[in-house]
Amino acid sequence: MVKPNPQMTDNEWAILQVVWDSETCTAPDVQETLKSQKGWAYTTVKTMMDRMVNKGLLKVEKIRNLHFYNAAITPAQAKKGEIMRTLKRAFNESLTPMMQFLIENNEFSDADYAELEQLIKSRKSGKKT
Amino acid sequence: MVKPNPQMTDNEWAILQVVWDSETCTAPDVQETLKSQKGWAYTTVKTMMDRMVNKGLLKVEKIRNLHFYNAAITPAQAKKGEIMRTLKRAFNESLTPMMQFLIENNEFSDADYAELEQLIKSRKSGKKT
DNA sequence: TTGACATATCTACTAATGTAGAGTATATTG
DNA sequence: CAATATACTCTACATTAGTAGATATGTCAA
Repeated sequence: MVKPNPQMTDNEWAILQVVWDSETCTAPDVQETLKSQKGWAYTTVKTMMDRMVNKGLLKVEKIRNLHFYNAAITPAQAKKGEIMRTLKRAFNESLTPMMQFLIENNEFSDADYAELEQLIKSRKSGKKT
Repeated sequence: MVKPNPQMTDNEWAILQVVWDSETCTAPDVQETLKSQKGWAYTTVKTMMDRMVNKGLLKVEKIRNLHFYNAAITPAQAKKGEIMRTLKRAFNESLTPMMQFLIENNEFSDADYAELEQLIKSRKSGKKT
């Protein structure tokens, strides 16, 4: 499995994150939200958001002179895209090699393992096909 | 764990892959190797490789008029960097949420699970701390 | 030594991304 | 309505990545 690949930048991720959090928001909203974290000027945010509309990452709806933005992709799609890129680049497109790498390089802590085993145990339930 | 982050492009990955495969190679070598796959002109490859030297992805050594390149990062570092990016962007910087996402979205096939369980079982051996 | 060939240097142009000022339109409110 | 605040539009400049032609230079064989 694993498919999508909207290929985006760190900044686009930051903006999408805000938009997902407050579905339907304006550029000023986003700028305000990210002000302390990013310190971007309003026009910077607006420019990026408009470019993201072109790239199909956001959708915009104009009401009077206001522009309301919504995410055009779901968080799940975006996450999948990220994982997909990593798999494609570094792990021959499949999950097992990545898991192997993580385990062999001791990236999982004991706590991680505990949770992982838990997760594996409680799967199956939602299996389709 | 998980740390490095050499942030690179798909093309840089492609080149690194070749360099890893034949440690110490020249730009013409790389161009030749990727010819069918990428169809890049020699100068394109050379330009990219030189830029990669600046970015600290490759190292170069001049002998007479020849330039020999070597990877400046290991495959493991690069892989870690990829995973790190994904975690940082989409999973709050930690592995468990990513695992959860993968499991909940049925990204693992039954075969993957089998291997995964196998891998988990055979770990412990190399655990440190 | 002189080509022919291999390799490297320089320069350049496009697209995308990062960043934002200046100016304009619109809305709000005294 | 006039002032003020708000939001949007246009334009622009820097950097990086993608791509490569033209040119120079080093090397080796005849």
